[in-house]
Amino acid sequence: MTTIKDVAKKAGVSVATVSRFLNDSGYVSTEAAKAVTAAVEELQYELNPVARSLNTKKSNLIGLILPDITNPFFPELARAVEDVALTYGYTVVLCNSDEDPEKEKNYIETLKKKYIAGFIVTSNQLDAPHYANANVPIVALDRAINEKIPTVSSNNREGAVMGTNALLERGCRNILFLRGPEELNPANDRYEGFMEAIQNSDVHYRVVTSPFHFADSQKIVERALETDPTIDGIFASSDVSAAGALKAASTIGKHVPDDLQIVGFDGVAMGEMLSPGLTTVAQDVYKMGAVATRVLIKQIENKKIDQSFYEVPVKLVIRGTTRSVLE
Amino acid sequence: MTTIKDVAKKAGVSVATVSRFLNDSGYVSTEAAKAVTAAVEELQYELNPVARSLNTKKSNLIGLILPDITNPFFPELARAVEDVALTYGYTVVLCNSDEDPEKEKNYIETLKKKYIAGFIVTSNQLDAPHYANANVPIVALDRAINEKIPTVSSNNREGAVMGTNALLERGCRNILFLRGPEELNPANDRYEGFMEAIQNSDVHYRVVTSPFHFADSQKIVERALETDPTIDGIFASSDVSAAGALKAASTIGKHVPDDLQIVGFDGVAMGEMLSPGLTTVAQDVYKMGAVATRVLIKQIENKKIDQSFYEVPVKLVIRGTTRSVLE
DNA sequence: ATATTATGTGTAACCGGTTACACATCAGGG
DNA sequence: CCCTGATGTGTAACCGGTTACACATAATAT
Repeated sequence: MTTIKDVAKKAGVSVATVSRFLNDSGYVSTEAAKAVTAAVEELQYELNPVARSLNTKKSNLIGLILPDITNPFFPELARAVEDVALTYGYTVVLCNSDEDPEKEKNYIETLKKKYIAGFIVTSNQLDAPHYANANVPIVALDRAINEKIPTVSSNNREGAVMGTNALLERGCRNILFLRGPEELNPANDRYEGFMEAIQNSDVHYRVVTSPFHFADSQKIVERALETDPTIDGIFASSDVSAAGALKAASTIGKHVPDDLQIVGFDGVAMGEMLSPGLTTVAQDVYKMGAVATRVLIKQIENKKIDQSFYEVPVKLVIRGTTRSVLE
Repeated sequence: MTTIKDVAKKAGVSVATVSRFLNDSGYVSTEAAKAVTAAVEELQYELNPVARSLNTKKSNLIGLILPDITNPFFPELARAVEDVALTYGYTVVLCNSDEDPEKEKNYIETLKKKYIAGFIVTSNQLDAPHYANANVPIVALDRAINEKIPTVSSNNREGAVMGTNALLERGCRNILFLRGPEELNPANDRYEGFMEAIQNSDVHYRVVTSPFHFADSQKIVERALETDPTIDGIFASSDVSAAGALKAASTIGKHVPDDLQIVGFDGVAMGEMLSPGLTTVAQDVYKMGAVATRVLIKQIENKKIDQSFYEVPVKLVIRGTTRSVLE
């Protein structure tokens, strides 16, 4: 392996000059620059990032902390983070936290020892001391941490308004809202959006809490549908729940979208594969990941961040679980 | 930050002794050990992995190279890799290659500079020189690389036999096999398994190549179903294709499973959410990832590897796209 | 009793970079 | 012409560990 010393020798200068040239720090004469360039080329020299890290106390690692990559929401996010990171020369470390504060803490400590450049975090524990005192750039995804930590999320409230209106415009008179877990900020924002839209109408509605879990949602919806057969619209605050609702409709024998219309939230790929295709409020998950990564890198590189809250717009995707709009 | 020197001073020994004690290399007296333990405890000393890496030329990073984490097959794999890696004290770097040899090469080179401990790779380019000459432990996933590189994969052939027999036992007389891309080993193994099983029967069949892509598969199946309305069974060599087939059936107006039975391959979570639920040959993806990681770590730690080819069994999961078995 | 070997420890070189500091040269200002 | 600041470069310390080597002592072998 060729080292900076080899380069210095070949170029006839000192290692300091080589280092200065490579890092564009301090003065280097045109002559010296040329000699170093030639030597680097000839020796195929590549800087050793570990040695550099050791004294700069910096690295180009980015930690991506999320509950579970297996959850259909996260792969696309991870993909975006990795793509953007790559363009900027950063490498992504994957951390599945299972929402466990201890695990999160561990990842943070372990990676800080490696001089990690920063973290992108999806967590509910964002006010935990290991974040507040992490002393390393952090960007929160999807769920706000605290004021000091920039956050990227979808416009959940507005999305929920759009989703609700979609059902309203299509003639639903009795809407079931499947709200997500109360400890999740996005779920709460969606709930607010739903309430805002529904209360501006004269339509009957009911709210039931349901985890973002297929089989559980299915059961909950089956029960609701049996209890109240007049339900003609379901707004689920996640696609997985919506898929559960769709399945429930099919087992109960309700025809979608004729007897019952369903709107989901998330826009995961699976929605398209269902029959009928799932109408949903799609988040631009890729964009969220990309924005978060750019914001993080800005922070890392000490550039000013213009805002501390980034909202990515959502989009209503109409597919087969809803009918055409009433005139 | 407390360093090994601080510990040495506090314990009244030299840094060499501290290092020896911490690494369990060389002789250390009970007395010295005690003193060091106490000092470590008191100073909350934690070894700096970067400094260590610099002279051992080793790290505890594992690179996970896969085509695209967004592909529903991979998140669970990644999860398994990360879980096992964590238990052994390794950290996982995520690399999306898009099957691009240049990107793969880049990841390998970039990470080798960081003294990465090893790679887990899913790729078709496994015979490329950057793998053969990587000079770093590698385990191939799902697709064989070359003889020197241990491989973990599902028993694709046998799975295909199981899937085909499932259709046969349920009375199909005209089966459409959606075979995957010819450049994929697993797809070829599944094809072989299908051929083996179908040729032992007197059932009519047809083979059509279809990418592992939802919309494309849907179109291909729609066309096939229109061309030959007597098709009463489809075996798709991926769940995504099977989902496309199911959708095609629904647009064409074929009732599943009464008019048409469908079996997929993979066992991704989405299969359960479809209506009817997808009967499929499920791979134990988590297990594949876990095995691969353990094999890799064995290699890294210079332990003997007993085999160079690990096959993880598959399982037939019967759901709603198939009928009950004929007596 | 002496030769070996095992046990135990410290010094200092080394991993491959970065950077503080000292020093030299040169141009422009007063 | 001298002073000052900008330009340019090298030496050596440093980042925080590991480890070869030298050396000392205790235990065992001969």
